[in-house]
Amino acid sequence: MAAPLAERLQARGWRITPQRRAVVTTLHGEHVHLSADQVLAGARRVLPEVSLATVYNTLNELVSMGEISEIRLSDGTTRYDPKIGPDHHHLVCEGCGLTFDVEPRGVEGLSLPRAQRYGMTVDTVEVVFRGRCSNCAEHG
Amino acid sequence: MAAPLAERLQARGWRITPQRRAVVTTLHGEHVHLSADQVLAGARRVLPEVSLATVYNTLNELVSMGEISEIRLSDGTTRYDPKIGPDHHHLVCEGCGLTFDVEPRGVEGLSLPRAQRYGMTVDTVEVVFRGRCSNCAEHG
DNA sequence: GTATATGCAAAGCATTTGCATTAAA
DNA sequence: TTTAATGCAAATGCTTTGCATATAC
Repeated sequence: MAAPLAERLQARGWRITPQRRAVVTTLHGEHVHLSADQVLAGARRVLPEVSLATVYNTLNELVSMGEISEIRLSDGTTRYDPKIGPDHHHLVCEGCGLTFDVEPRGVEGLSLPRAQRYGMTVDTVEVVFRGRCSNCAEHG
Repeated sequence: MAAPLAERLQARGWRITPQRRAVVTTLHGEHVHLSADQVLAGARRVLPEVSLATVYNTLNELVSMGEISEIRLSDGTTRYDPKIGPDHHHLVCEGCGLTFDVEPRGVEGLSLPRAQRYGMTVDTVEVVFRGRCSNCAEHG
């Protein structure tokens, strides 16, 4: 965690550019769940000429390198979530998509018996709590 | 569960049409997770002139009536899942989207402490296991 | 110098919508 | 008869891609 992400990826053969650095900087921090547009906006604060295509390319690369994860909301859009700290799960507002990282009680107790694996390998478990934030609960 | 879905919904004021009946028939059964296109195909087996727009309209209505649920796959597409039997969760193949209903061990033990609710109401918990089916594990 | 990333604009897809037509009640 | 559902085709919105240019190494 000491070395910045960009540099760690450079060591893996990633060519580091101002655009990529801007994207990575924007994603920095915990409890950050940004849409591609929000990443674009953040990156442009640092580097006004970044393009949306580059943002998408970079996000997809980070995902396939396993450095960030995607969350698909029920409205069909995607949020990008840096993998920082311990494994975490999500609490999502059905109204506006606001998303929090959570560490629910009892996740350790979750398992999928072999009889229910249908011959599949199981790589990840994801728990999503859905509800409404205080703002959406009042209006709408 | 005795009365067919279409008739139950009729009692709720739903106007029942051949198209809606075709959609509902297609969705019938357990462990069914169909894409909108697959629902269209199934519905057309019974009623060749159903349109995709009507299929989407109907699926959305069923979702807001709480009769089926949506699963968003990581490729951005949606599967529709009739709510039959006990609450269930999902096992999804990251390769091809194949989806199974599962009842994991330990779900009852899951909870989200108030300190982690950020003032939100919590309505549902969803557990998704992700991995690869035997077919996708071999090829690709 | 060479391979790779960028940016633009165009293409792709899944999904939604407007509106005239048709049909359920 | 009235109100709601259908179907088409056009529109939408997110995301991806092709290709010429620019740039990290």
